[in-house]
Amino acid sequence: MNNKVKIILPDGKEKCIEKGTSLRKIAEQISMSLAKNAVAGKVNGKLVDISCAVSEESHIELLTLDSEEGLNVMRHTAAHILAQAVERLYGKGNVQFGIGPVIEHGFYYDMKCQVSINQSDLVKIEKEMQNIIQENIPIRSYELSLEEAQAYFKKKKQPYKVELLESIPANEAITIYEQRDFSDSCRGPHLPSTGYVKAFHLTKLAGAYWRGDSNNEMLQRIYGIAFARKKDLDAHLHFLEEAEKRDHRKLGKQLELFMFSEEAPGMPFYLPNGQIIRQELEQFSREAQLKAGYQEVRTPLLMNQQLWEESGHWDHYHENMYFSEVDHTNFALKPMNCPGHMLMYKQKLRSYRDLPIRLAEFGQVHRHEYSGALNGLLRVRTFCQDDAHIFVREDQIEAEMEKAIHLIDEVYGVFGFSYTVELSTRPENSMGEDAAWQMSEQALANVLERIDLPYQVNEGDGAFYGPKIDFHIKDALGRSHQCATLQLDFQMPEKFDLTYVNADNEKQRPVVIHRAIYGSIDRFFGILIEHFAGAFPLWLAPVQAVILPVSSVHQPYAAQLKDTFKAAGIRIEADCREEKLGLKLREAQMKKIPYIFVIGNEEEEKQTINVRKYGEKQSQSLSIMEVQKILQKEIAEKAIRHV
RNA sequence: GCUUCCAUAGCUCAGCCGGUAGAGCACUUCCAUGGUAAGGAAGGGGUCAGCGGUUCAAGUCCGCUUGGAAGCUCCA
Repeated sequence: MNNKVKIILPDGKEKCIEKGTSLRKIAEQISMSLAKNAVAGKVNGKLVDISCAVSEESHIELLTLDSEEGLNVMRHTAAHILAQAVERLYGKGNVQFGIGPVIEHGFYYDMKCQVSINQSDLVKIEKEMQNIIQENIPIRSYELSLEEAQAYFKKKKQPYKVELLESIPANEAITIYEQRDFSDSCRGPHLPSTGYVKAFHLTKLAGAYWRGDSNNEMLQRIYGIAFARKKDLDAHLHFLEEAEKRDHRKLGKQLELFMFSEEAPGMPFYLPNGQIIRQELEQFSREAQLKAGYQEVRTPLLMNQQLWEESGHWDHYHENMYFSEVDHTNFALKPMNCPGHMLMYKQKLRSYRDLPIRLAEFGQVHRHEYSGALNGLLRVRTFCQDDAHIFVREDQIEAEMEKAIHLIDEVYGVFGFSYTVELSTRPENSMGEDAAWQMSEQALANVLERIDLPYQVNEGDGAFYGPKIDFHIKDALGRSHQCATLQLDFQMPEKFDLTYVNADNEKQRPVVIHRAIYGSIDRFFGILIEHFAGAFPLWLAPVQAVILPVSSVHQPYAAQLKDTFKAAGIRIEADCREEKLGLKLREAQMKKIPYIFVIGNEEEEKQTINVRKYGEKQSQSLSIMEVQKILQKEIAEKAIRHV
C-alpha cells in the first residue's frame, strides 16, 4: 500500500510526503524559518491549524503573520487569550462568554461578567494576557458531537455558547480549543501556542447587545488591536492619534467653525468662519449644477401631515420626523425634499419635450436620530442636502444617469477625493413590477459599463422604490464615506400621479432620479475638515491671508494692502495688535491661514509683500500685483494645498 | 433608545481619604516698537451642568434630569 501522498504548494511545486504528515512537519521540510514562522495553513483553500495532518493529495499553503489571514488567526487567538485572562481574574463561572471574532485591525470579545469591568481594569486584563503569552501555553483542539458540546457548555454554565451551538447544523462536529485552564468552542484555526501572539493592546470597552439585537441582553464588549510586530502596532496607534488630531469636532472648536448647544441637541450652529466654508461649498455646487442644466428651487420646511401620508413617508419614516400643530392642523418638518419637488412638477402640464426637468434644492431637512447616534457634523438632526430630482422619460434614464455621474466626478475631483461605486439592486420588500426593476437595474449597469467605471454590486441593497448607485469617497487617512447617491424611483411618480404628454398626445408616467452629490453639506463639511486637517484649500479658507506689520509704523501700509486685496475679492485681515511678530505669526499658523504677508520698512519702501505660505518655512518678497495674481489664480482653480 | 464612561473659568485641564476653588492659554490694563511659531508685569473672571438626598460639612459620596463620548449586523 502506498503511504505517500502528493501535495501542491502555492508556487506550483509538487512534493511527496508521508500520509498523515502535519503541516508543521511539511513546513520543516521546506525551510527552518518557515517552520518557525508558520502559524496556520490552508488545505485546499480551507483554513486549518498547523497541526492538521494531510492524508490525501491537496493544495497546501502555509500562513505566517505576514499574511492578512495569518494575522487574523493570531487576532482570533488573542480574543481567546482575552477571555482566558478575564476568566482567570474574575473566576470561572462568573463570566459568560458570547462571541469573540476578528475585526479589522484586531478583535473583540463579548461577555457577561458578574462584576462590571471598567476602563481601568483593561490594564489589569492586558497584564494577565501578557502572562498567558509568556507562559506560552500550547493550544490543542478536539472534536465533539453537537450534543456532547452542548452538554459540555451547559455544565460549564455558558448559556450563550449553548445558544450559539443551536444554530449549527446537527451533523457538523464541534471543535473545542483548549489552552490549559481555558476552553472555547471555535471554528478555528488557532495559533500553535499562546506565545505566538506578538503585539496587542486592549483599546476600549463598550456595551453590545447579544447578537446585535436591542431586545436582547446587553453584554460587555472588550476591543483590542493586534499586529505581527510592535512596529505595526505603534503605526496603528499613531494612525489613531492622527485621526484624533483631525477630529472635526475638535478642529471645529479650535478654528471656530461651528458649535453645538444644549438648546438644540444634534443641530449645528455655524460660526462666521464655518459659514464662509458652507457658503463656498454651496456656491460651487450651485454653479456646477446650473452649468449642467439644473434649475434651483426652494420648498417650505413645514408642510402638512397629509402630504407625508400621501408620499408614504408617514408609513416608512414618521418615527424620525418632527411634528407641530398649528391652527388645528398637523404639520411636519420635512425629512426629505422629494414631495415638495413632486408638487412643483405637478404645477403645470408637462410635455415630453420638457423632459428631463432637473430641480435642485439646497434643502434643509430635519430627521430625529437616536441621541446615541449623533456624532458632530457627521450625524446630526438637521442638515442641508444638495438635493435634486430629475424627471425623465424612460428612454432618458441612461443619458441622465451618465450626466449625473460626470457631475459627481467633477465635484469630487476638486477636493482630491478618489471614490468607489456600488450598484444596489432590488431588496426583499420592494414595491413595483419585476419588469421595471429589471429594466432599471440593467440601465444603471449599462451606464457604468459604458463609461467604464468599476463598480461592486450590492444585491438586495437598493431602496424599496428603486435601484441605486452609491459613491464612497476615500479621505486623506484612507477612511471611506458614503456621500453621493443616484436613485431611480418609480413609486413617487405613481403616488403623486405625475404625468407628461407624449408625442401621441397620451399621458405618460415619468421616472424620477433622486440625486445628491455632497449628500449632506454638513456631513461633507465634517469630512472635509478631517480630510484637510483644517488646512483648507485657499478657495475655502475662511481667512485667505493675514497681513502682519512688523511694527505699528507699518499700519497705514497694512491698511492700504487690506483695502487693495479686499477689493480684489480676497478674504484678508490685518493683525495690527501691538504684539511681536513672532506671536502673530504663531497664531496665524495655528489658525492655518493659507498666506501670511509680513510687511516692514523694506516692503513698504519697495511696495512689496513678504509672502509665507502655510506649512512652509521660507518666504519671498513679491510685488503687490504678483501676489494678488497668485492668490486669484489659486482661488479660481480651486487648487488643493499640499501641506 | 440601550450599556459604560464623562461634565470644574471663554478654552485645555489639575483638585488626594468629604473641610468652603487652582494652573496654563485667552481676556482687560500698563510697560516693551518688536523681522518669520509664545517679550514682561498687574488685574478681572466660577451657582464646580441642573435638581434632590446623605452628612456638622459635598466639586468630591448616592439618586434623578440635561448634554457629551465610545459602542450596539462583522454570526462557535
